[in-house]
Amino acid sequence: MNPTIHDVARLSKTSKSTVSRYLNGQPVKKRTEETLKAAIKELGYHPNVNARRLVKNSTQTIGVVVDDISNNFYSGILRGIEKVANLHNYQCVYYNGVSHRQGEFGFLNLAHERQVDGLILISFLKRSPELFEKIKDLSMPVALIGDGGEGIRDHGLLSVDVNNEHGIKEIVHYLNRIGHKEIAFIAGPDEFSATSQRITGYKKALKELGLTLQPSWIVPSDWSKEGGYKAMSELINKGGMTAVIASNDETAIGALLCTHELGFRVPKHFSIAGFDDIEVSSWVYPPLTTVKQPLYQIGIEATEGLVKKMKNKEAPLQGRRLIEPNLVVRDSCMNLL
Amino acid sequence: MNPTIHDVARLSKTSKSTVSRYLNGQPVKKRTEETLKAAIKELGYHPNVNARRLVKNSTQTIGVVVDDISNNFYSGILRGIEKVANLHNYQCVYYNGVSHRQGEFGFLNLAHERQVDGLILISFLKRSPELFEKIKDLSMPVALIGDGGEGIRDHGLLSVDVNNEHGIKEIVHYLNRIGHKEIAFIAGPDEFSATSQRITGYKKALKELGLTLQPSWIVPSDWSKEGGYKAMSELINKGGMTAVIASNDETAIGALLCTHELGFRVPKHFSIAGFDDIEVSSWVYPPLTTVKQPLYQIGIEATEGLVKKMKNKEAPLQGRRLIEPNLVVRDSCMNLL
DNA sequence: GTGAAAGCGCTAACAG
DNA sequence: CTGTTAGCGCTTTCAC
Repeated sequence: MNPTIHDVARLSKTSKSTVSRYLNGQPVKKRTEETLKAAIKELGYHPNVNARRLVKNSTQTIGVVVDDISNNFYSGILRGIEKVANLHNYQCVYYNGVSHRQGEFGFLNLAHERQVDGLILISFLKRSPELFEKIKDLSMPVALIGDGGEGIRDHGLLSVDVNNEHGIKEIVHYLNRIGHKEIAFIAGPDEFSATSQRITGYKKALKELGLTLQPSWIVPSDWSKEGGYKAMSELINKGGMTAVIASNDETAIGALLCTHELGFRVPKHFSIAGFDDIEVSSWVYPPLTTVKQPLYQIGIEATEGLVKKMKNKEAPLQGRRLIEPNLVVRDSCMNLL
Repeated sequence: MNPTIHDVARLSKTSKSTVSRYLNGQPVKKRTEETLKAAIKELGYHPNVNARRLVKNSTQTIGVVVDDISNNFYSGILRGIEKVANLHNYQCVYYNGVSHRQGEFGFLNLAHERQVDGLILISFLKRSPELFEKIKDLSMPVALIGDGGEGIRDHGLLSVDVNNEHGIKEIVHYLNRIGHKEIAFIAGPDEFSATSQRITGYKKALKELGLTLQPSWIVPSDWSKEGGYKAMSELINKGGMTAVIASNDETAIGALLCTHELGFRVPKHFSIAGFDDIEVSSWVYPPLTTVKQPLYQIGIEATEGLVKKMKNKEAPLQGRRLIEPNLVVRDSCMNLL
């Protein structure tokens, strides 16, 4: 059996409360402290966190729920989350959304069973109204990363995402600045909330620049390399554009491949840009011009908001924060001027 | 305040013990069961897991410690772990080894504080003797994935890894089968236990095939794309080989790039093979011939061993399991025959 | 089958 | 500053 606080008290000839106080950083007499320290060391004592959690009714833990924990894309977000969590002495437990037997809403048990004090839900898929219903019953702070549930009427949650619309606008403007006027767009799948936001950005930017919108130049795709390949070959068939923006890097890389295989060169015959700035984007040939997701910053902001809420039940701090992404210029777009 | 088991008992006019028994699947009268079910629903009751953990002195949780949770490479391993864990009704909590303030051994607190019932440590870096000392004091089952602590005398732990030696041997034999006799090798960094194992595989395979070992054809590198680039340019300077095996895919991709930039073609002028089979290996041109890490299987086996130990304190089940990787033939090696 | 009672290891008043 | 006491919410004997 493991030593308990009681054993420490006995060995050091004090009481449980004194030990507890010492453990929690409250003042004890210098002399007591030394005895305590010695006893703890001798016994190899470690507090039982389950007992503490029970009595304090708090866990100092943040539950981080992701669809797929090993999805490399989340990497930066998780780093941001851990950074802030650790700073405030919170522990993170990661919960693999999909893989659980309890189904889509299995993560709710983390909250119901009081394993965590707050929740960060990461998903770029459009969230269902049911989800918001369930969260409402939770009586526990929740922060959303990715889709914030637009279209669902005010849910009073903190939500953080990249400014998709603005990100695409930046590329369009950049392309225009280097002389492009015929710009096509490969869109993403409908299940992601970013898809419509990025399309909107594309359309608005064209309008801002006085370029005409060619509806057939917006081709839907699925954010996969294969999808990008297919979309690009369609676009090349249609012809007429000097640049194409893929709404994510993986698609852009597929488009790159297609272009090369059809005997064209990038950026000579077509300029291609992406969105996300995933690692391989700098590996491909030519290195991809893209928009860098502010992943780390997203993690930071969501967690700061959450922590504030957990510490201070008053602070509302709800609302949507959009973080600005940055244009990363590499070699896949040609200067036409 | 959240409803407790006591509230359920009162509402259903039974006792705490009966509620507890029902919750734990022990037999109760049909009639009681219905009342209970109704009361639980009405109150929105959920058991407090912290109380349960305290009294049972067990958490039904596996702690999974990784250097970097967002390292894509671990993806398959984690899937394997979750699969088996869920199957046996264990929950997983992931612990980000490095990022924690408590330092290298911070994960020990997971065990000491009884947050978990068992631990899976994932790391391909050579483990330190101190680590094994600390683990020994843990009185809790531990499984190792990756480095098993060779050279450290018997530690009685279960450890699972890929058969690195055999994996490289397979490539060498394959290359030889398609006519290669002059095969160079780009080695990995010393900190990884796989490095020496893969070098050994290379040397042994050459010997088995009666090929002469050219020491200058083993060039050290660092498992990065840039490192692979550099190593390949050295090798090309030396000249004479028809094939080069990079000891991981990232290095191989760097080598590919270098070869192309120097005006050579793969596999025409040089055949190049890798190890790991990371996602991008099939994206590059030409698609890379490599050895596929049996990641999922590694996760499965480690977790099965751990679960067995957690359920049955007797079962020793220690020892080292090496899982065989599979050769993946794509287009980066030329048939010389 | 069910209820009463004890106790898991800890914290938090409350006196002193 | 320190000890006493009373729980936190649950499981688990032990009677009945």
